[in-house]
Amino acid sequence: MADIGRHKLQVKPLESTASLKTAAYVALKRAIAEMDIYDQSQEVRLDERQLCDALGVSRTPIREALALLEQEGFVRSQPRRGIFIVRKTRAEIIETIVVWAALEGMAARMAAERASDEAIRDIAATFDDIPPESLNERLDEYSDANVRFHQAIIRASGCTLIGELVENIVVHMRGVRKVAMRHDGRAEQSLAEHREIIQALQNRDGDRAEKLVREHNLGLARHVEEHCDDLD
Amino acid sequence: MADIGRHKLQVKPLESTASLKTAAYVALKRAIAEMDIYDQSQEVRLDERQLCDALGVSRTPIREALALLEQEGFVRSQPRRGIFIVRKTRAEIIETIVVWAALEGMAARMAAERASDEAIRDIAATFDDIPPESLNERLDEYSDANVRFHQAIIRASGCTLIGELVENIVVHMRGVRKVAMRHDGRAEQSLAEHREIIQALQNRDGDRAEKLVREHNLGLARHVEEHCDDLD
DNA sequence: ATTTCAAATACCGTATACCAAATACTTTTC
DNA sequence: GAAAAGTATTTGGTATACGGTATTTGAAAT
Repeated sequence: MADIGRHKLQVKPLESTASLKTAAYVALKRAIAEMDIYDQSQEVRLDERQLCDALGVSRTPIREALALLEQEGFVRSQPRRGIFIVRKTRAEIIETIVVWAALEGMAARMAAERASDEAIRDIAATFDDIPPESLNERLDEYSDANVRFHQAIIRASGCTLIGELVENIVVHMRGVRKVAMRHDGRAEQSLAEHREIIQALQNRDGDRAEKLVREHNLGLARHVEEHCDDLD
Repeated sequence: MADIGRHKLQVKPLESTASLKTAAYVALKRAIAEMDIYDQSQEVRLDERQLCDALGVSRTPIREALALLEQEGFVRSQPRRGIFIVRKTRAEIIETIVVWAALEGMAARMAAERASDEAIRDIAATFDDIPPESLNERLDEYSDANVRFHQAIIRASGCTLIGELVENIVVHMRGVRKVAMRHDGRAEQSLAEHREIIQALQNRDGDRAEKLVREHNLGLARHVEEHCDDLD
């Protein structure tokens, strides 16, 4: 049946249309992640019916997607007021970073104790392309390497659950990090700390790797606490 | 209008009718939490319409509640098969405990470093009612104290986000802990470890408190890994 | 008796209609 | 003219209807 005469059956790529719900979910999440919320002056309000028109679907899948996003903390629905993109308060941001530090610290410990030498090498290689002297001219590039570095540690830990949890946190913190990295000297200090972390991982020193990663992230929390009075 | 003649306006208790969605959500979550999933031999299937009849609402709020529960990992929806209560595999349980250890360890560190003496006293007082000699006769009572102890640490940390995250984990782990605690000697060892944790908190030794709490929870993970081959 | 195919049924995803509540605007009265 | 009340519009919550697909069951043929 799959082969009649010379004609091969061309299997269509299937389009992988998971469902309108998930399609709406990823579309909205992308939109929220890409918009720098903390640059906006006032709260962003989402209109259900407007989104329906924009995405060409009915309210049901939109509402399901919004419910998911609300539980993940990206939007907040006020009964008869509307649905708003949440801007975390400074206190909430700090708590989020604390959780992040705890999870990534644990991941670093596990990576030091259990990851393959190969995985450790991958982590160390993340910054090979970035010469330290041209750091401040290539902040975007460094920022990407930064993200890859942290992802590599979590991957090396072998704990996929930590990966899932941190993924959402990173999306939340995107805007915050971007602001923080521009402040003076943070990029250099960040790079130096990364070097230490790599050292600890190569030495298979779980205690030290955990401590360094934790302090590295808590440093961001402290930075936000001191320098970001404008938030909220 | 609120006071006509002798008649005072009787303000109704308001019924706290949040919404059918959330009502269905808490009802289902309660039901899931109370049923010991790991004792059941086969998977538990949920029927949407049946739930509609049982709760007396339409499919919409039920579906919204189920969507939330699915994202929290309590149920899993298979396209045309039905909705099943998830039984985590052993690997998933261990990953969950690892995350738990990371979060609660961080909470212990923060409690040691920043909590009031009052809060520390509250933590220490959790086990005052439990005489160590009658431990095994009063396992249920001890189990409750156990939960309060861990909650108290997190409360003392002042990080509400950790509290929210751990809350869900605890619900997931309810059944697992119940099984583990019955194994020989775990209750005694657990109590001894709690004493050490209290010591560290009173000494304001964040490093040690974190380490002890982490190891305490990872001990449960190791226990599950070794002794619970029956789970999946 | 077993296997295969078709029809029917069950169920999920989606759309839509309806309702209640809240806000905004207009009208009326003082 | 201002304030209050009522009405209208907006919007989210809930119910329900519809369509498509998968699963199951029954019948027929080998």
